[in-house]
Amino acid sequence: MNSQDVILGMLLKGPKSGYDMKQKFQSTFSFFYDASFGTIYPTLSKMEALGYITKESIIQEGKPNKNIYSITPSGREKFQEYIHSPMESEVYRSDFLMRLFFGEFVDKAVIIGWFERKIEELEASHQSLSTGYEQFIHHSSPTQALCAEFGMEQLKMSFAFLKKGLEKLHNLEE
Amino acid sequence: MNSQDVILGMLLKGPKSGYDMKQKFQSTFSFFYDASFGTIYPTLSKMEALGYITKESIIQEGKPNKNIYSITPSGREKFQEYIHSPMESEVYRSDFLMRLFFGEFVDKAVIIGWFERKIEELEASHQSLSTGYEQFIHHSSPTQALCAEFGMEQLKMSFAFLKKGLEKLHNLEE
DNA sequence: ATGAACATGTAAGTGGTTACATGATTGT
DNA sequence: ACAATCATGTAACCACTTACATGTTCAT
Repeated sequence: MNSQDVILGMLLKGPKSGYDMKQKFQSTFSFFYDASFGTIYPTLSKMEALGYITKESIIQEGKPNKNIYSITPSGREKFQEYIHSPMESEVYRSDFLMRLFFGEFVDKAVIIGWFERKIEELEASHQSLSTGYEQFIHHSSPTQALCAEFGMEQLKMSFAFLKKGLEKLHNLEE
Repeated sequence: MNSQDVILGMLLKGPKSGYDMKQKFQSTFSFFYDASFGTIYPTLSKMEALGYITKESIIQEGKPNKNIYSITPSGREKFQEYIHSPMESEVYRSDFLMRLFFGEFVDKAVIIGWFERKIEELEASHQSLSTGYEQFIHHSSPTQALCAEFGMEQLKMSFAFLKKGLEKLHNLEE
């Protein structure tokens, strides 16, 4: 799975611009994928050259032309190739857990600070996710709903862990 | 956080070879970090050149010399610099969730196959993790125990989700 | 006047992966 | 006979990030 595959998948539901895609990456896909403009635009050019997508430029005043991309039959084929290829394993890289692992080499107060900031972070993403969550669940495909449910459960689990962990830390050597 | 920082952290507990480190990466760190030999060995050479670590070659017969690395005061400083720098956000990239998101474009049987394989995968990693889990919890620092507990809870949550999701899929349009 | 949203793109750099090369020893 | 474990290292490649460049409109 790379950005090409994801872009192909997005375009199955209709034409989109690079800017539109970035927004999808930051909202819907945010908790299991991400891509920057520095990836999106060059990938789009490459995919057009390969014939997986076609570009339609929409002239705009005051803004750069908007490039709307559509998937071609060859692109659909490419997507089916991806989706039926062997599944890749998950990648999870956590600076928080790494620091926690090395926690014995820093002051307790520093660790508590990490927990507090993580809790704030999760509270913020919970806020932005729960807004529109119910609607999303009901207006999306069954598998997309499943995806969202996983995200929610992950969030809840992490939250519970952090709260419990913070308490344990406070209770240490008192 | 990059491989350098993690290697520095590992060496705080005592000297290690590149091969030793790879094993740590695959066991202890596996669920929140990983690095291949192609990363480890060049990184080690670079770190030696920078003065963060020192090498001691142990001559062996029939095998290549074993290079045991130790951390220097400059390396300890570098580690403290990392551990007190702003925390990086988590990276989670899931091919499984991405495919699930695009589930409407494949046969239901294919999706069920993905779930079944994921369940098998998690069962295998649960087996290998739970062996020695209790000992690890009791023989490690409080923060390392917390790390392991997080891994376990994540595993349990994922497992429950997959089981429930598989049932939901079977019950679809019957 | 300041920043966010809209909109695309490039260049330099980073941080990795995969595959290959070497080769003895031990277990099945 | 075959695979796994021990043990290190390199070369080619890849995907991606960050920072920069450009420029308007709208809201505060």
